[in-house]
Amino acid sequence: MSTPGRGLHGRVLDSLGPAITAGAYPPGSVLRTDELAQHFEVSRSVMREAVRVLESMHLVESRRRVGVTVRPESEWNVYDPQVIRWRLAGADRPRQLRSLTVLRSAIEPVAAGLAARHATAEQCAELTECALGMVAHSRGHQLAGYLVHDVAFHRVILDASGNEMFARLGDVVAEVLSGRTHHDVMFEDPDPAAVTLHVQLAEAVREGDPVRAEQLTREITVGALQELDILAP
Amino acid sequence: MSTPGRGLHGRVLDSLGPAITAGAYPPGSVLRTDELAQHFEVSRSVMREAVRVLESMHLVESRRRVGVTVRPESEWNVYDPQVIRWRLAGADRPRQLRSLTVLRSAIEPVAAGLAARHATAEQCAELTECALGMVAHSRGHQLAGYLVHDVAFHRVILDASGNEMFARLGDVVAEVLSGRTHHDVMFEDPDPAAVTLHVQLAEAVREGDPVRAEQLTREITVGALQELDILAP
DNA sequence: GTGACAAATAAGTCTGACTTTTTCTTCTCG
DNA sequence: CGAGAAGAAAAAGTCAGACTTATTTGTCAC
Repeated sequence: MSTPGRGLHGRVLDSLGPAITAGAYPPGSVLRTDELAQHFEVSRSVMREAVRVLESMHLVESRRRVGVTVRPESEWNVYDPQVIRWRLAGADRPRQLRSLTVLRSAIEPVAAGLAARHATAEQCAELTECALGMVAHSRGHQLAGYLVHDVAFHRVILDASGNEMFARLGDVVAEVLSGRTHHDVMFEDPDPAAVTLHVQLAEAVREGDPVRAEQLTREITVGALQELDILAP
Repeated sequence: MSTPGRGLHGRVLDSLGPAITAGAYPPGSVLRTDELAQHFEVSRSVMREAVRVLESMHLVESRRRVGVTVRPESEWNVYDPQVIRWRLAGADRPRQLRSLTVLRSAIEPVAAGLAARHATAEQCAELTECALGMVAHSRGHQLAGYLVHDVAFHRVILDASGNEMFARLGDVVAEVLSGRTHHDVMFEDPDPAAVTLHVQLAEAVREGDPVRAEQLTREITVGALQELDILAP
């Protein structure tokens, strides 16, 4: 799914990135490039490349005579897929999953509305196929197969919205859905109501009914929020 | 606002990044690190660091024996603030502004609803102050002053939502709002109706009325969409 | 205390040599 | 003539060392 350890600098990142995002170095901590290079047993050039990447993610800031200082969490590029992965792999994974699910609940209904307007015939067909796949795997502990179709379904919706910002959230949604299946909630078969909603959503998009598509997606995302106990009292 | 040219590699990025995002090198184009280094008159080490950053943004991919190949637009990290700036500075700025405004229209209503639940007293005060500032600068060609308060207003809403993914979109919103003021639409005083909506929204948040806050924000964002002729027929 | 000057420090830069991976070419053998 | 193996070539990757530069800190005179 991701791209682990492309080259030496990549391996350094795979180690240092998660450490920083996990809070191993509190904000304001100062690292020295040379020490890091020694610690990871790589040359300074490799270490510098890694630091540059962390810097471009706003995880650290490199200043002369000072060193490489860790930035506060509030400045991180939390939309960077790599940062998202690192954080999801860390200790406060549940908090990440909540943030991202709230994000989904804002984006997906609007995306579905747009999809109902702009989806091509081919995309409608894919959508129906995914929904059927979900139905087919909705009973009898076929969670893996269900997940595949669920992820594909939401990807198609986001793509069909015609908005590239929405489309690029496909990976995030995939991460959230698969995270939910593998680690957290969902030990048994998926909620039949959710399955039905997906089938109906495919219908609404196919029929070009934006209002219904948006409403159905809201119901789907409300379900996702409830699973994580994110709820209005 | 941004961080221009931090070091030599930064200056290379400021030149190469916009070129790539502007489509100067079509997807699949192959660049050579050495040639780039020569062209920009920097050492290979500096050039390599720049390439690493572009790689982390998924703008290019570096492979042995092949070179640095430009990735298709669909793979770029379009949420990276730097990439957003580069693209907004380019030729298809209008298209970017539309994408981002649609994104706003999805995010901000939900954020406002959450803000109505979670805003602190201090945030409520800030919000009211911003709204008053908008009113004060709403007539007599005081667009600059209006913009400052408008941006601050939306930042507070996003922050007060308590969701970090929303909060981190503050810069994007600022970019969109200031772009609209400086370059595109808005040559005269802002729409009085929009000003009123902001005042009412501050009220709704202060009174802890999520439904009204969300609805008012939808009306605000509908206005923003209409300005850019993004409309459902 | 304030301002200027000097020293220390760590990032930044450059260069050159070497390694490794991947691709292309070519040669051989069935 | 085609397939597969051996070899060559190309470009990124890695490393080590010397040097530069900006920034901070400390010191000294005023």
